Amino acid sequence: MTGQAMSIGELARQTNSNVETIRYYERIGLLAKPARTAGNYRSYGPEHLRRLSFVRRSRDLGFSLDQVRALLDLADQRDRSCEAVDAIAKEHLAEVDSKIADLLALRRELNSMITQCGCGSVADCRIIEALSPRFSPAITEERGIR
Amino acid sequence: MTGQAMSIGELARQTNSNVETIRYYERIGLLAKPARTAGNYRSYGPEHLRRLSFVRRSRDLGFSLDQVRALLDLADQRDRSCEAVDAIAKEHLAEVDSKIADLLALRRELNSMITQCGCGSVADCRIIEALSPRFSPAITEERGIR
DNA sequence: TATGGACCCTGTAGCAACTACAGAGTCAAG
DNA sequence: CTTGACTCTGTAGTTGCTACAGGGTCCATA
Repeated sequence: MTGQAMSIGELARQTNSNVETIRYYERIGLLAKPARTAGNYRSYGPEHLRRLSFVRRSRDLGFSLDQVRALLDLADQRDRSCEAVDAIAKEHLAEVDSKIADLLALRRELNSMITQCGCGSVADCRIIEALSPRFSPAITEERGIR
Repeated sequence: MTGQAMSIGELARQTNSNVETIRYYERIGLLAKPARTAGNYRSYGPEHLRRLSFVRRSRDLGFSLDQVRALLDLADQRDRSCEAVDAIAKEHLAEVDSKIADLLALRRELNSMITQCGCGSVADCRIIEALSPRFSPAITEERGIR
């Protein structure tokens, strides 16, 4: 059951993460060090499960580990205003929005490259051409500094 | 046909890259080792400029270094069919499309979290709630939150 | 009791694609 | 001759893991 102590493998299964990742989170101080058994195995309780699930969910939503750290801290201060939480989420949303915009612009360029490719020889390939720098002949010849 | 020789700094300026990156590309075999001056400075010609520009443009379009390497190889085989080029570009387009889809889904989730936040106390914060795991109430209650 | 296999431990190195030094040498202007 | 901008090599850091190597532990079965 969930109330019992768990091994790291069990915790990994429950949170859909992998064992190395959990140890990594512990090493960087994102998860508290758990108790150890007589055989030096890590022993996790429900609080660890809760915390790791929070981390996983946040990661799935694309928050960086630093943002997750901040969110975890804030989640513990139950009586504070959640403005700071809101700020982190909004910051992240802005990042996501800008990535989407970048990717859409990229997609347009890629797509136009691809649709122009008649798939003849490389010499006439519109994709290679689109990637190649276009120096005017004059410049190529005469340019150069120093 | 050879313009003037350039220093690494000059090449960096012309290609809008930075000096360390150029040395890095050389180290991993993406750019050919240039000639050296008497003082052991790297000395680049127009062909390097052309090649590095191609790399930068490809990178700007989101191709991985491995993809860039493949594109460079293909670009050199002028008489081959450009099917392979097309394949790389299409593969990349598919990656971009799937990233866009992921980010849009993410955006929806983030946005719905944020719009629900009334910015009261952390205890009532919908964002924290949305990030928190939903185990059966018994557990949450029994353990409480610190 | 021995043994096999699944699990766990620590520590280190690797991935992408750079970036950031440290500590040294080079070069041209004033 | 000095100053300051530039360059050199080599190494280590970044993010967020993942993958060993070389051991130890646990437990069911023969």
